[in-house]
Amino acid sequence: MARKPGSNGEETAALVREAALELFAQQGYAAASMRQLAKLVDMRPSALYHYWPTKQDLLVDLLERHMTALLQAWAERAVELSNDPIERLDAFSRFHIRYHLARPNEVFLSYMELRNLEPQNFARIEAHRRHYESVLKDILIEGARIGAMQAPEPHVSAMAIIAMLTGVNTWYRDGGRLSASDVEQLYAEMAAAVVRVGRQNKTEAA
Amino acid sequence: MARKPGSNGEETAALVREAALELFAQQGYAAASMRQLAKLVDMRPSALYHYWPTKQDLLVDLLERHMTALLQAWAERAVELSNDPIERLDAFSRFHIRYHLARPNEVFLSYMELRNLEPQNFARIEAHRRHYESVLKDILIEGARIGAMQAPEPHVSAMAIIAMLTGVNTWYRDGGRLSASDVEQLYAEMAAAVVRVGRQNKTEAA
Amino acid sequence: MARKPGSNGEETAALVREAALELFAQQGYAAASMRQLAKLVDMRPSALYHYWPTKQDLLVDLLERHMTALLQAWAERAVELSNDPIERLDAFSRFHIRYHLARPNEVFLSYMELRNLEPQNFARIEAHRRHYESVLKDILIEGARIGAMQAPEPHVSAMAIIAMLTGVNTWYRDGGRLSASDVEQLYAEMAAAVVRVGRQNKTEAA
Amino acid sequence: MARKPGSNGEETAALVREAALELFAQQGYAAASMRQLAKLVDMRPSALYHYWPTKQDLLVDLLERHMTALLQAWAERAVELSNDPIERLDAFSRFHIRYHLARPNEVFLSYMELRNLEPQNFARIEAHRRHYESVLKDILIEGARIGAMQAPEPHVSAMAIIAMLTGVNTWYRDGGRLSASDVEQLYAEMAAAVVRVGRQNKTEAA
DNA sequence: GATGAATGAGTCTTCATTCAT
DNA sequence: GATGAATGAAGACTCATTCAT
Repeated sequence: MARKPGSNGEETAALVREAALELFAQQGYAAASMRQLAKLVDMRPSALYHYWPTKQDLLVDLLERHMTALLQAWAERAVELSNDPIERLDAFSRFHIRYHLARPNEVFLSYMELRNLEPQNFARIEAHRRHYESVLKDILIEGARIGAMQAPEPHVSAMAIIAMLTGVNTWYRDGGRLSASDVEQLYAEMAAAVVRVGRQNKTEAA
Repeated sequence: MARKPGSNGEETAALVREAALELFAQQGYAAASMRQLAKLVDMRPSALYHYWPTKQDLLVDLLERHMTALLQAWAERAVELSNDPIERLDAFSRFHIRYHLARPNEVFLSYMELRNLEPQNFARIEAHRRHYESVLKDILIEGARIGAMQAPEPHVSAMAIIAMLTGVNTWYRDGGRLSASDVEQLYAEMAAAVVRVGRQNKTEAA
Repeated sequence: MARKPGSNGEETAALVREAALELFAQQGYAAASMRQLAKLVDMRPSALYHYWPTKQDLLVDLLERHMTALLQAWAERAVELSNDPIERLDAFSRFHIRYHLARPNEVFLSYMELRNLEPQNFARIEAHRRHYESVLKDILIEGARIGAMQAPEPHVSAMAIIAMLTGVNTWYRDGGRLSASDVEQLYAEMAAAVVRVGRQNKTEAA
Repeated sequence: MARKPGSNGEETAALVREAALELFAQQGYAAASMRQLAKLVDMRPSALYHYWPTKQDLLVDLLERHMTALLQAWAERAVELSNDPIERLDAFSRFHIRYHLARPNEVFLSYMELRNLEPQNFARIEAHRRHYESVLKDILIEGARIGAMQAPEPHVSAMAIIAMLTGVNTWYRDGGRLSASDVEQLYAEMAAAVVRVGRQNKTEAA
């Protein structure tokens, strides 16, 4: 009982978050238990409740942080880009692949555990996701507007491209024949192809 | 106690399967309980165990049936087709979209609940899935061989296209602005575009 | 697991109710646990939930049964009585003392655990209690009307008499110097005295 | 960490006691938690342990203070009284009603939470209670001795009168039709009636 | 085929309490 | 005096499952 010497709240919370990401991604939020999680970080289950009042709050914390960081990371990347939608699409695809390959657990959770959120929590996370989708959609709209892309239904194209890109995590494993940057290149080309952007641009933008 | 008047094994099982698909899709396999399921079909939980020895067996039954039916349905469609990979890709895309839009629960389960399968069960379902993926992959390989498609990494392209097509279920809802066949058309075009097939073929194949 | 040979639902429930009365009366509803209760009746805690969906439902069951039985018992006694309020008051006092002394646990719960009831459950039990109080109040009103009793505030007198009578359970123990029927006699006289009924009637009515 | 500016031990303790009385009276000692209590006084739970080593000690503190104050208050009132048992009974009844109506929480706890006391603590509080009961009992014995009261079993009469008087708290609420002093008058008359003291004395003593 | 009674392991969560800071 | 971090035991309740009937 009582405080562990040298213990510090924020460090402990970060450790737990990391472990929870892994655990929830592997077993699913519903199937994972607070006991298992506590064991992973060598705490007692009750100690977890110092940091998050409920299991759901922990999940929300993970998802909220992921979505915020994702949007923030894109915002930082976006400022470096011109207004050319072809360049932006290429950058978006590569960014998405890279970000996803680096954070498979976060991504997995974000796509799989939405149904386990209570309505108000769902709404918050969903809003972030729509925001992210609109980034791509706006690129496609602009691309179509200036005649550089074919996207008769930009929303559909955006959803299709995002699904395609996100799918990389279902099969890619480090150490295989293809490197992460090979994969990035391939997906960036396919994404461009979906909206009928010719291939020459890819290599420059890489 | 004793048999319900008018009850029939296979009919009851089919009813339960339908309810289980819905329930597992909505709440997730881990979060759904046999009690909830029993209540949905107005039975007592213990009665379910006459049909499936465990909850997991029920899940496996659902997934196995879905995958078998999917492969069977494709097999039936495929015999009508020529060997032209462009025609086959178009047919595959349309088939996939149609099949998915008609069976959102089955599809959802097939992609979401694999991690909840015990290893041997996982292996069986996974084998079906790879078989299905290889259908598309073989089309792309042939398309590339005869120079009609660009798929430097056919496996990657196949995974990308399947992810893209399957993604339709995350956003499509009946009664929206786009009809199911509009969507089918759009996705078939995008799938072709991924491997740089020009657009003329689409309309004929529709 | 599974059914115990020869087990029967209603018998088991009755056993549990008995044990719960004892346990809740001794420790208080809030302080008593379902584990303790299960141990008392040699069941596993989960089995209790076959009979009552929650701990609160068990409490309500106990209180509801007690109040219903109390009112029923009085109704049966009342039919034997004349309309004379003096006779009725005497009968009521004796009935109350006897009933309370015979069921100390039920009575204790009924007076102590009302605050632990959720509002709707409280309302139901409270209605019974008011009904019972009104029995006495009506006697006093009639007694005052015909000039046989002094009860300027019949409600207050009724509450006072009931509190007085019910208090017997706080000190009476079997086997002491006074028998239950001594106590009944004493309390009946005191109750009569509260509304200034002279003593002569007591002995006859005993 | 460290002391809050302007904080003062005894003041804080008094605040906590007040909140604990309210909380324990409303929810019951067993059902109330140190966390709830801490929140009520805007402290952290651990801070409470500076004042009372355990939750039980806090309860004992409350009960002990109440009983001591009650006995002390009666002692102060008693010195003003003659030896006339009729006057003393009237004064006792009025004192009891007044004291109870003014401190419903304390009174409630004193009657309800005795069972939650550990044996030695129970013994201490119980001793006070018996002392208080003996005050009334002694009055009745004296009254019977000089022929001014009828109390064949003074202990029983004392218990009955105390139960009757204490019951006022179960129904009386400020702001109703009857004022506190109406109620005091009514109860003083009923208490006298229990031991067959005639009515004339009441008004003088008011 | 189906049910009601039961189990044992487990769920999330709260509890009173402790002690380094 | 007070806090934040932690504990271990226990809380009510649910789970998949079993088996006598």
